[in-house]
Amino acid sequence: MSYDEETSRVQKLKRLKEMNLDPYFQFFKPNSSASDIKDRFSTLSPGDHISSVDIRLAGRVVLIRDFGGSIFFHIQDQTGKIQCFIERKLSEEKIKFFRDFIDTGDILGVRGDVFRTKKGEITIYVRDFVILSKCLRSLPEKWHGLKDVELRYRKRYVDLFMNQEVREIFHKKSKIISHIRDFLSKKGFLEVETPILQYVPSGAFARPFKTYHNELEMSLFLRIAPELYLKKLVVGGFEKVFEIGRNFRNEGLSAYHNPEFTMLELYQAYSNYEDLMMMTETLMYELAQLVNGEPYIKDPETQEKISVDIPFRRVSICEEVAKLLEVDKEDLKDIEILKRKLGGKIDFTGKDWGAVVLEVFEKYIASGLRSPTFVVDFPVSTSPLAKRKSSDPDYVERFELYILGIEVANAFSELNDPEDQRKRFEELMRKREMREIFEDVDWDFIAALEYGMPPTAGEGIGIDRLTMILLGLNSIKEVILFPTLKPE
RNA sequence: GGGUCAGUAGCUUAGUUGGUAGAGCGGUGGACUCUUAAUCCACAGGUCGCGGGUUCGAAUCCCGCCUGACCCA
Repeated sequence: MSYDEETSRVQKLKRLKEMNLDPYFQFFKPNSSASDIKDRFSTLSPGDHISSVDIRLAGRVVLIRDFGGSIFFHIQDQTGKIQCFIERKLSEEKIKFFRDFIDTGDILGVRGDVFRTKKGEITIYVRDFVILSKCLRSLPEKWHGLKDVELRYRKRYVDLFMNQEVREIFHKKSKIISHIRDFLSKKGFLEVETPILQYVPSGAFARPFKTYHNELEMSLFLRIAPELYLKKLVVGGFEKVFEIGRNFRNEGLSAYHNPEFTMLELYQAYSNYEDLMMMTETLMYELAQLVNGEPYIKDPETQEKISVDIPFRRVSICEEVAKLLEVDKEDLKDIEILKRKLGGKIDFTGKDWGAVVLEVFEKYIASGLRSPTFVVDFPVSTSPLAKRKSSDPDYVERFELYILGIEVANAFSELNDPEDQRKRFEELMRKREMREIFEDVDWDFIAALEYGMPPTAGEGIGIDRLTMILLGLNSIKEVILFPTLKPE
């Protein structure tokens, strides 16, 4: 900001205070909004003036056009912008006061009535106004707005009041979350909250954030997933539970990764992953309909429209990988064959065949799955909390949903055999890397399973990614109000 | 972690053989009573991301760093 503009605005504030009109001590109760007024007076003809109403509207001044004897200005509130008009004919004093003290960016309360201009715009005829907050900084350009991506994220509040389409993104994100809540409550799900501070991180493979509790003199971890706690609730008798909350993963940032992100996790007893696939399809279809008005989403890379019509395609991860490597599906279990086929393309250290198959899938196949696709049949070693397939115990009943090449959901029939679960935990703890990251596992979860968990299916859906995909945006930062950035 | 690109006034930006940094919006002062990115006149506003180097001279060339975007791992 130029020094001149700053001092000019600060001077105005100082003079207001001297006149006993300190904006920070003014109060004003609006009785209307920009969109209300436009709706209510939509039938006015150009030139018509309704003076029998007492409109009170408050918001930010976003544009001023000064004609000397009259001034047009625009006020923006939560519902949009509306034009206001003040003229000398009404009061020489008021128009002078406006000219002397009002800048774009100020928060104003206006009182008056309504007319439609000769050119046809519904306008508030301002009879009085009060300054409710002074804007001491100069605003971005009125035409181009705030475009600089970094500035938009760092000064999100400016981004929000300058860019309507950004406000819309967050309105839609809120609608998406509300719809999910509705959708699940109607099905009898109970919304719950489980610990974010956990003794041991669990429920996913990810590096955790570690913190410390002073009184208890112990380390705690910010959760990487709520999974085990939610399943303990199923043991407790809540047959359908879900949680929408923040997870924290201490890993790299990318267009699809923010260190903290919002996750929906749901668990449904007496169900399996097939049931969840059907439920997920329906939910996705409804959400696209809700935010886009049609069962389509837009691919931000190609601008192509992509249908979310039911049913979604299903592919088997092992069949896809076997096809890619030109081997028989059974050969995938032979790490020597994998090594021969993949020579050099993948680092095999510390990996079993399952981990390799998963990596091949993620590296070479996943990004090509643009239309909604359920990927099924994960190797058991990659899914330590999932139930084995009865037809082939080397695989589990699990799916991931890919849309636009991005993983949106991950679900499985939950492993409820405490003995198998214990073995898989022990297997994990044998891996040095796992011990280093997780330190231990939640053995109480085994105890819970020993009390008996009904057959249950569970799913996690990344709400930020989901929003990004539904709205055709190319970065998760666009759907997180304050994305993680390094300080300037 | 590696690579590519970007950072110039409050904002949006121009700036190539290296030669005093230019505009629009916004601001200040003035004119103007129906504008729609209002218009017209005048003026002010710059550590060219930061730090080094090369050079008579650097926004521009070189090195390092910071921040961001994209790609790769």
